[in-house]
Amino acid sequence: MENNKVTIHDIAKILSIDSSTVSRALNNSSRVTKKTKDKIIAKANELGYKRNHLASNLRKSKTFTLGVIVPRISRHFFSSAIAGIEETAYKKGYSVIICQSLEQLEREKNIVEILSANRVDGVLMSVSMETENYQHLEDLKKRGTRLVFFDRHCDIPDNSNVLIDDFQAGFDATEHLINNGCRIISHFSGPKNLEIYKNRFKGYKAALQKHGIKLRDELVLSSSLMEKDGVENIKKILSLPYKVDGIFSANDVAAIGAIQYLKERGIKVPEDIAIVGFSNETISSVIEPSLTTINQSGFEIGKTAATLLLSQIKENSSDIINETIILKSSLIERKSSARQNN
Amino acid sequence: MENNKVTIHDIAKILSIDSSTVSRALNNSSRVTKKTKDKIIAKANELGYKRNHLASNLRKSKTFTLGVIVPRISRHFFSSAIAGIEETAYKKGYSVIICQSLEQLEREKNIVEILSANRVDGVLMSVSMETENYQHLEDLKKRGTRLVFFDRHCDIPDNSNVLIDDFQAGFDATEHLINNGCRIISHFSGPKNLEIYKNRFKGYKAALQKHGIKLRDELVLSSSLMEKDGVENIKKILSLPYKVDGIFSANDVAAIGAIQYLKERGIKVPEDIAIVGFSNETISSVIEPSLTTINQSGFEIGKTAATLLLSQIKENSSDIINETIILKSSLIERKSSARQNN
DNA sequence: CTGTTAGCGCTTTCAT
DNA sequence: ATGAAAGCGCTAACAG
Repeated sequence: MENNKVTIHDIAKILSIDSSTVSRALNNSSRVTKKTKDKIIAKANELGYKRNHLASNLRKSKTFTLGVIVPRISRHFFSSAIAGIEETAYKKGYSVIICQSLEQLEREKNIVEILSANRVDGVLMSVSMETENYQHLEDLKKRGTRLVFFDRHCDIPDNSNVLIDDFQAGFDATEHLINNGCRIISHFSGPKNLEIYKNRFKGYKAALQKHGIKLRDELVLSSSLMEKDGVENIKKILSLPYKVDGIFSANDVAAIGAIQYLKERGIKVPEDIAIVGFSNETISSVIEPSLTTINQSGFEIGKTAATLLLSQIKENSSDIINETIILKSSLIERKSSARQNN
Repeated sequence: MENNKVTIHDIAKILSIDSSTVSRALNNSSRVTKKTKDKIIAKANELGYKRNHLASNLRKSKTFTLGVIVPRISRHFFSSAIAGIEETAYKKGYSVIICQSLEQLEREKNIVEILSANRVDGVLMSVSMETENYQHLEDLKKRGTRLVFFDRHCDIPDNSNVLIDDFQAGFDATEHLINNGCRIISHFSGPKNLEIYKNRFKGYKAALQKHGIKLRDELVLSSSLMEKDGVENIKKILSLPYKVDGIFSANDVAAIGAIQYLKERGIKVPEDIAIVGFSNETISSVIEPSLTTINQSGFEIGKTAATLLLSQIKENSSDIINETIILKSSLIERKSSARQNN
């Protein structure tokens, strides 16, 4: 019906008043009589008026939109994080533009440009696996866009971050295995240049050291976050001349690949080999109810990151704000998670 | 450094030319000398000029943005669909704004308004569980916004849809169970007013009928798509005075809940009770490698839906286009999926 | 090929 | 409390 073309000028003309008054009324300004305000609102509804945010945003140079960059939307951790971000943003009247870098630096750079050109009020991101140079992110900040990293951050100063305590998580996971009798413990890591994997590895090392277990380099296997990497890793582990009795997987995808491979061969987790891996609410208990996992709630991280970003946007002080929030991840021990034999 | 404030006028002033020429050059118009074009582009880069899409969009009344509305981002099917949408949109130079209705009609209505106010060029959506009245969607279309439903659609004429063949999927799943010796087959359905669940149920009924099996009402259990519903359902099934030997679950969440419950009690799938459920690439094989599933690729649906929407946007003919694409879902039979005993 | 002019629809001083 | 006027930054006729 109404072809979306109704403007404040149309309303103004019909009512023989000025468009600025209409604008004020529609923004519920106190400087308009209740009477005219009612009249204007009634007419606006009648005509099916819808404010054009584009025009409004241009004028105010504010978009009430946040950009979100993740490596891959369909990975459960990130989709949970996005859900948390969306809910938080929605409550505050913000929309979110979602982009995925697909782990490619070039795409990430391009996305940053697009978001910047769209004048988003802030950006939340988890860097791609390839990101080692941060120039595009520095530029974004210089242009005045607020930037908050979550989960995968950059090791550069003056950033705002929402992270989990990766060192502690790695330490706890490894120590859990040790406490359950494991002595030869492998570590499935992630892309080497990502801070989170560096820190989880450090936690692993520290736990081994604390318990006087020597680190064996051949037990530390990296991955590019594909299930097939997990399969390759577990194959390597099984082919060793000695028996590995525990695995700490720093990423869920590799753990899934490995567990599948083991299941297919009738090798039992955790009886034959114990695995503690990063995981999340939904999947962890489903993959293997007996599995002990390090839980990181994507939703919680997303929510926290969005809250932090929105608070920084609100403050609107032009000086660089940097604040890092570290969330504790918790080791969820499931029944019969202790190894039975050995 | 550059405070994001550089406009085409700044460039024009410095170069002593008109801003319209700058605009043309930056849009790579053929009506500008290569020489001046180069000069302009060089200066633009030097100053760190970034086009303001807001202004450009306002002028062109086109945003190169798609709105996406899903019930819940973190559900794997939807996050895969979003990934497919994002990739397709990105390739064509479109951005996507993601919103979740959280299965609430009120939220859905509000989101439609927001997207409309942001002048998105088109909307892709899967309706919420509560959506029985479609006025807000009719309005959106009337205002000239292209609308494509994917997966969860509305049973109203003149819509564009990308769906899976729900009837066939329900039929195949049920027949698979029958062919594997099941005679007493339960059906876990979803919210009753959603078309997809109606159609899957029809498929179930048809398969039973074809094989001369009587439909028992008490074996048909609906759900609100929560894992706990799956648990409740399986409890009911187990408490029946006779033995149910197969379950066709029309939604993955209920199936997951049920499988977890069974696993905890040492009841084996599919040996003790066979389950065929909707699922997706990643999860299906992980939950239970022996499980046969009906696979619906969210990514594929998202991609197809986005392609359809973008083609409709491009055509730009003002008359209502409606086209329905039905994707086949495939029954993935995994090893040892046939029931062993009974 | 380039400049002039006129907005897109809204908000916001500044008057009155 | 309302109106007049200017302009956010860009694009698109229309001239020349």
